[in-house]
Amino acid sequence: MATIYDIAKKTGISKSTVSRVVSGNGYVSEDKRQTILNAMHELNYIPNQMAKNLRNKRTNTIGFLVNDYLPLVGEFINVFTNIAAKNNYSVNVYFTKTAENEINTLNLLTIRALDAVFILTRINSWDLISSYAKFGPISTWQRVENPNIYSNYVDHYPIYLKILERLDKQGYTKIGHVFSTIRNANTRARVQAIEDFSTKHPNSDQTYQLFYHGQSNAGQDSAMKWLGLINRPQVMIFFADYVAAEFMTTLRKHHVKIPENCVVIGSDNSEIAELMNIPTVDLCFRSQAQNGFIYLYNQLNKKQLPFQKQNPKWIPGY
Amino acid sequence: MATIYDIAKKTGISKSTVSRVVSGNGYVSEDKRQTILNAMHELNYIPNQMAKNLRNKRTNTIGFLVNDYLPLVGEFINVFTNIAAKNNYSVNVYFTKTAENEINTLNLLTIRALDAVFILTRINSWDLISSYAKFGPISTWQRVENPNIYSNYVDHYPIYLKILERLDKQGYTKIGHVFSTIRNANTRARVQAIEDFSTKHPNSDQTYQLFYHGQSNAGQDSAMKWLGLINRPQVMIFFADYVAAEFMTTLRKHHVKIPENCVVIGSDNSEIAELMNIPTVDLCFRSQAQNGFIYLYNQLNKKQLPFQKQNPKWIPGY
DNA sequence: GTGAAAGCGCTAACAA
DNA sequence: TTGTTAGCGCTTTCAC
Repeated sequence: MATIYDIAKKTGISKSTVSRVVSGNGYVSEDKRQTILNAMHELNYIPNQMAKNLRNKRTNTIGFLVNDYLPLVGEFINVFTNIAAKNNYSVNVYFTKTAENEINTLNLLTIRALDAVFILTRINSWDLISSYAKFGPISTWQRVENPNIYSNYVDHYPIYLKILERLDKQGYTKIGHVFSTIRNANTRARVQAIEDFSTKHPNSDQTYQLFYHGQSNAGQDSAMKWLGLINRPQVMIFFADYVAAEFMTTLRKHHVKIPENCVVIGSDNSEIAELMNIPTVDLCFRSQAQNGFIYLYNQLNKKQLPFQKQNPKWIPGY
Repeated sequence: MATIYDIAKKTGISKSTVSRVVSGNGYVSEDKRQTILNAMHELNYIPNQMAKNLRNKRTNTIGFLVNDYLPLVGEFINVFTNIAAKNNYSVNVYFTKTAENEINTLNLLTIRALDAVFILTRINSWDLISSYAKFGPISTWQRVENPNIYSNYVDHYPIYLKILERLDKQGYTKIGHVFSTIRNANTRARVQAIEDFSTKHPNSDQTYQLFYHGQSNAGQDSAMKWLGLINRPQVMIFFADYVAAEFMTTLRKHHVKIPENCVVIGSDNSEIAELMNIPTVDLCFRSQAQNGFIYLYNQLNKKQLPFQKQNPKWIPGY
């Protein structure tokens, strides 16, 4: 493996000048540049990234933290790594199953193995996590109020209100809701939207509400519960497409017709909704992924990338 | 940021001894170890990974290459990064959309930014790719005959034959097949299985066969084709669960009952098959991901990890 | 415009 | 068991 030193020796030019042409910094006369370029070619020279990292004190690598796998995660990683690659960053993916694991991964910031970190889902408190921001920028798509963490969230309140208005116009009066944990700020926004809607529309029944922390089989569980009801909601709205998908499949197994007997609505506009033709709402996770990266990039570099606009919108299915 | 030098200065012990306790290599007397440990704690010392990398000529990072996103990719990354993390490796995910991009990513081996590479899907020829094996081990789950690339493939021939026998016993005589590209060795194995089955069972009709390269909407396309047939196959077998899922959803939109009017069978045993209750076959991608990592690990380290056993099996659905 | 030299933080061969 | 020493490959003052 040829080094900068080898090509300096071969050409009789100093290491520093060679470095200048390799890194593109500083002035080098045209003829020297050419001889160096030729030598680089001949010796098959490739700069050593580790040496650069040590010298430059940056790895051009961003950590992507998520604590568990869900179908949406893959799609998110796809968008995130793509914009990162375009801007010359690598992304390391970590599934941080435990709180301890999450901290170990955040520690990669302190040992300078990671320049920055994006958090899709987390276990530890935002307060604890934010204490790592002094070692490198941190961003997330979640709704967090913390001065040290950039949060590119989409407010679920207005969009949820719109869904309810829309269903009301279509004549649906009994709606069921399946939420993620109330610890989540957007769950609270949704609950607030329902409350406000209900005061305006006292005839509408929005009281059937389910909450799930561990999301492993929320869809199946809520389906079994729905089947057990005497007075079943006509519409069920879910906090995620894949939960809606599981719900739908379980009902179908029990010969319930979708959407005739129960309208199923997801959230995310993910691949599964498309694959199963589930009406859903685009909460812009794709641009959230991009903006999450853009913030980190802007913190790390002088050059500033512009943020993406986000317009949540309804996606009809069936 | 404290360095090894700072703690040497503080304790009056040499850098090398400090290094010994930090890295855990070599003998250090118990009392010195304690004073060093204390100083490390006081100064909040954290070893610099970049310096280690440069010194050790390894990054403990593995590249995960895939040229496009599919639902299975996320699940695969999940398994792969988990076993990697357990063994102290990070994984960088790259979506290499173009041939050029793929080569640029393989070049990360040459600049020592990556210790090894796993290839899920690829664009360039295996011959070209294998030329990078001299810079670091390469493994894949695909079926490749190349001395420089470890291939942890599962032979689709016997399992496909079994599916056909099973369907035959159940009385199905007209089967349709949707394949990936014939460039894929396992597609050829499947075709061979059909051929051999057909000679044994001349009454069975296996002639309806579709091939797709770009897999973007193979499911929808094959569904439209199926709907247009006069003499429709009773069973359709797909090369991937998500293609089966798309096929199924499209037929349902056209009021075809599944499985009454058409039995749909996937391959992979992925999340989507579970979510939609599609009968499928477990081709062990999870252990393939693990074995793919294990090979790379074993090449990179003296310590050898044992490979996982693989038993493809039928997963009933509906 | 160019080169000498120092050093990023760590490890390991060698000597003591 | 410990310390000295020589780098890993690159970048960047600083002096010429």
